[in-house]
Amino acid sequence: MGTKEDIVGTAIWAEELTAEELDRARRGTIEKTFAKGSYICHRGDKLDYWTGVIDGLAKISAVSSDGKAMTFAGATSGSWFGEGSVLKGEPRQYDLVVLRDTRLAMMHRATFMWLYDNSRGFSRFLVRQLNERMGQFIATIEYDRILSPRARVARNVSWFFNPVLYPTGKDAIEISQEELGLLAGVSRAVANRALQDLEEEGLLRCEHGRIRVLKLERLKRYEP
DNA sequence: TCATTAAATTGTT
DNA sequence: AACAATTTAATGA
Repeated sequence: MGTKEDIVGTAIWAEELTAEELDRARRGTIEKTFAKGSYICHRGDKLDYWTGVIDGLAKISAVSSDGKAMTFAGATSGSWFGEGSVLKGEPRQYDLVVLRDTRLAMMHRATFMWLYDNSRGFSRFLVRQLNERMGQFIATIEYDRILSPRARVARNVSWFFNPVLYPTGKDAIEISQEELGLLAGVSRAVANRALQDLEEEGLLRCEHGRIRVLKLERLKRYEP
């Protein structure tokens, strides 16, 4: 690690912080790498870090009482999550799994709380992010009732284009069909077929290792 | 810069 | 899960 990249300084929430706050954030944030398929934490663990994806792909999921696996969200480079559990200081309610080799930035809870208490810019960001997540989750409540694999794939794709949660501003996401299948809870073959159907409908375009979105609104509301 | 090779991704069964 | 086809990335002439 020769040149240290400024992980914290380039984070979305860093824009609104003062120099002093930024410095504090840097000192309280570590970097960690997770191998493909490994767990960042299990449901019930106490993970005292606020977590951001530097590079890679993670999924936030849980297993319902009847044993059905549910994915709540995917997290790509630049997205931060876990503020709910950290704020409350309570155990995680979800499993966190990385779908490919992933580098994470992890901010200590003490640092997170300090910023929350002392930085106007930081708490403003938190409110915005929590609000956005709330909206997304409400739209997701009916997710497990959606039977059509195509709809599951469509909505999983659309989630990556929330401008607040994923501020990349791009109209394409770099993700393989296999990884998307893991997110949507379908096999790669099914994901492949679903994507072809969605492309046929003109909602997106499949490229190599990436998916370009054409009709985001329709993907968000796709029904079986 | 171009050609060759390896690795990853996709499409199909 | 296995297979072939295709694209990308990496390598070196």
